[in-house]
Amino acid sequence: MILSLTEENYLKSIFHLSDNGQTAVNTNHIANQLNTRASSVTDMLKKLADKSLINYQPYQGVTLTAEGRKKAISIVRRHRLWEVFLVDKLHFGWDEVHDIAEQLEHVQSDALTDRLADFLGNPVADPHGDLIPDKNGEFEQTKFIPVDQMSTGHTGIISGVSEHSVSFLQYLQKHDLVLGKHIALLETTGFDGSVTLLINQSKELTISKEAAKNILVL
Amino acid sequence: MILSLTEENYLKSIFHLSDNGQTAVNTNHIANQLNTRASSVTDMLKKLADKSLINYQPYQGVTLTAEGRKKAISIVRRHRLWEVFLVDKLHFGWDEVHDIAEQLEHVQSDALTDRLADFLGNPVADPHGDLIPDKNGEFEQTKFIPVDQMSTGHTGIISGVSEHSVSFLQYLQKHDLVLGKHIALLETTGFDGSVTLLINQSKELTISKEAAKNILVL
DNA sequence: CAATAAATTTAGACTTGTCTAAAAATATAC
DNA sequence: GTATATTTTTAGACAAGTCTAAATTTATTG
Ligand SMILES: [Mn+2]
Ligand SMILES: [Mn+2]
Ligand SMILES: [Mn+2]
Ligand SMILES: [Mn+2]
Repeated sequence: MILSLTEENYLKSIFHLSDNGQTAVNTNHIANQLNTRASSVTDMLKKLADKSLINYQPYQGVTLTAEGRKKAISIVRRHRLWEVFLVDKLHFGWDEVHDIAEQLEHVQSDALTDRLADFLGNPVADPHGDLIPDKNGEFEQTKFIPVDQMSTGHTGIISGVSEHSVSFLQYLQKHDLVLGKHIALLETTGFDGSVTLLINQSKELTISKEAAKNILVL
Repeated sequence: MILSLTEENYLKSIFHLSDNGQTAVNTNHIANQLNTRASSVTDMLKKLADKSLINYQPYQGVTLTAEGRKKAISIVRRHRLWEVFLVDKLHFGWDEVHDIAEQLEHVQSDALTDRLADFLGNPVADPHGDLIPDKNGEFEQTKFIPVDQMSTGHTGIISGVSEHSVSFLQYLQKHDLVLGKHIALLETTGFDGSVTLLINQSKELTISKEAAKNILVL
């Protein structure tokens, strides 16, 4: 079944808001994420339910069906593959690629997606450390730890971010907190939760708890 | 001004049907090309005229304005660059790329287009020999000759096709009549206009006048 | 558990792009 | 040059997706 661009965006939104399809998602959350109104969401939920892509009981929120989840994952796969392309091949910055990938993700061609993945070397993560599902929709199993949950003295490799705003990405870039960097947690301030890091065994930097929470290490 | 996917397709259609924007285009021609109805076309022509993208006088056909032509050319540029990407980088066949490029051409980002062009080495022609306008909308000046207009004994390099159907492209592929091949015209049959070619100084092949008309040499 | 608050759905309208059928304009033919 | 055929436009309707405002359901709270 072929989906409209709008239907694809709703499915992707539900997928992300439900933490990969586990929990039920509210109408208002979807409206908020898609910058639309609750009434518009209700209308679309009915359509998606008619197509058996979501489980929808009025007033009870929605979950994805197996079919809906499959569709959502394939959109996520396309989005992240294109982000890799934009950064690795076209040399865009990691803060510049999301909006373009939002458009590219809607190009519907399995042959294109698969060849693109091959061309990029079948990457398992995008430029922000987000995992790229494989052709069968499977994510590699990993356990990222947010920096604010690291213990003093422990070390890790920056492997992802859980906040994707342009301003946050530019902030990280400026302080050299990019994917692949080695960090050691020197100290956590009890007062405000800010943490002091040693980056690549050389540079010290103190960041807020808020920032630490959104940097993921392995 | 940002255009909808549909508006982009109408502009592109008018551009192609008017031989790059020179002559006036009829309502019915557009309807035919876009697989829609004349009445739908009339509606859209009014909208495009309101936006100063076309010159439209009821019953008199349309031409592109300078602005409309600029938009159309930028869509053509994106289409052909993506076709190069699909063939050169993702190894699709020249008969497989058009439909995917029809989708990719609508991704709107000048930065993307320019970086893609750089990545591909700023090609001047797509996999079918169609010229790719540069960033400023200029086409390289060339004078293709259709094979049916070559004189006996003359030679040329296959540089383009003027018919893009999948079946014709596959026919050419099968007989090794692809871009870059050297051909010599051995003989033209007066009877039906079919021509006998020598391909790459080695293989002889007779093709119909219809086929010859759609193969372009330099 | 009754009263209020919050979330969700319904009702009705609007935009974009499309269609069929009918009317109007233009082109062609005798 | 009038009749006929073709092309184009108008009129009215429809589907997708959205919105505001009102009604309804669920949640909270004293
Ligand atoms: Mn993204
Ligand atoms: Mn990403
Ligand atoms: Mn093409
Ligand atoms: Mn082409």
